[in-house]
Amino acid sequence: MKARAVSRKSSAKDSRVEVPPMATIIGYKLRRAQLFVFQDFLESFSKVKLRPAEFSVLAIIADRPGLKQSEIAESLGIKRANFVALMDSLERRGLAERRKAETDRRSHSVHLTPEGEKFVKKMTAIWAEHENRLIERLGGVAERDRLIDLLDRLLAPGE
Amino acid sequence: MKARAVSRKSSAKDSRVEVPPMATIIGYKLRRAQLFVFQDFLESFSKVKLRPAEFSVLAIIADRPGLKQSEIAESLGIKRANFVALMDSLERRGLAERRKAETDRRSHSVHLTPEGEKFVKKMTAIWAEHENRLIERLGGVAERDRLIDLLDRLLAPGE
DNA sequence: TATTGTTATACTCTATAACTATA
DNA sequence: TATAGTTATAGAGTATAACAATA
Repeated sequence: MKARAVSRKSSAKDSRVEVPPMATIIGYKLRRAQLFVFQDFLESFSKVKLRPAEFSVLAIIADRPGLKQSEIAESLGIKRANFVALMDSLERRGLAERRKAETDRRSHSVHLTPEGEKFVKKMTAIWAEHENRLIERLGGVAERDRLIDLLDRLLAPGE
Repeated sequence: MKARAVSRKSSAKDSRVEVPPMATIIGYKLRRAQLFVFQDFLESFSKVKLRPAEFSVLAIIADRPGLKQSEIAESLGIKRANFVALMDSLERRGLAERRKAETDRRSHSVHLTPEGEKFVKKMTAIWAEHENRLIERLGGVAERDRLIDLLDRLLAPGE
């Protein structure tokens, strides 16, 4: 693709320096949208005191119990050093637990506690309300799918 | 709209707790995409040592010279207290300057220096390369426009 | 020798309260 | 009394280096 995707037409109105309008800058709009969505998430989950990172960890554990700490951290793009405090917090709240892996006793496999399973059900219900609110703003599930598809194009080839 | 946008069909494969797949969660995908884009931005601008927030401030000043500090901060979603260090840095580098406003001497109107104008031209060229790289990933300008439109729907009604 | 989890640490971003100078 | 800019500070989030236990 050789065509100039970003044009620099002059408005010919004054002597100002030509700059891209913030409203059309991908990174800027992405950041603003992400902050908005996280804000809605935080308000939705304030009653159960759950942050986005904690939500994602619980969701992974629920879906694939037994994964090692470092596997969960890497799949979420979290440094394993920073994962420790996150995991400590979930364990202190009695939602998840570390178990020494039998095959490789250096590593910890991570599981939900029974209380954690109950919590995940409640959490999933709260999330559904939050997500449906976003889907409504987008104009429906089809638009949500289009958005996810476009974001995946940015992220591809690697997750 | 009353239809359930987020379904909870069971996979009927095992006894795991039902959770949303991370790959389809709007907030999660938004965050990953934003981090990726900022990463590309930081690499593109590493040679001129410019961060996304600094870029956005310079772009605003270039487009609308004379705005007050607090007006710029608010339009970018930055707290005015946090804007001070940002502005200090641009001023120390000789790219922008504060001028005591004549009408209201509490406020500072912000302008580019001559060197700042030269810098903005260079910065805009680097940005265009970066942005074109993203547009190519998305599949063209039309896809970029669709993405911006969807992100605006999330952000609407307020910016 | 390499890897997993861990600690310690530093740097950026963000949020709040309180000060100053002007209005 | 209220507002613009400022300072100080505290909390997240994130990045790196180094250590102990285990492989």
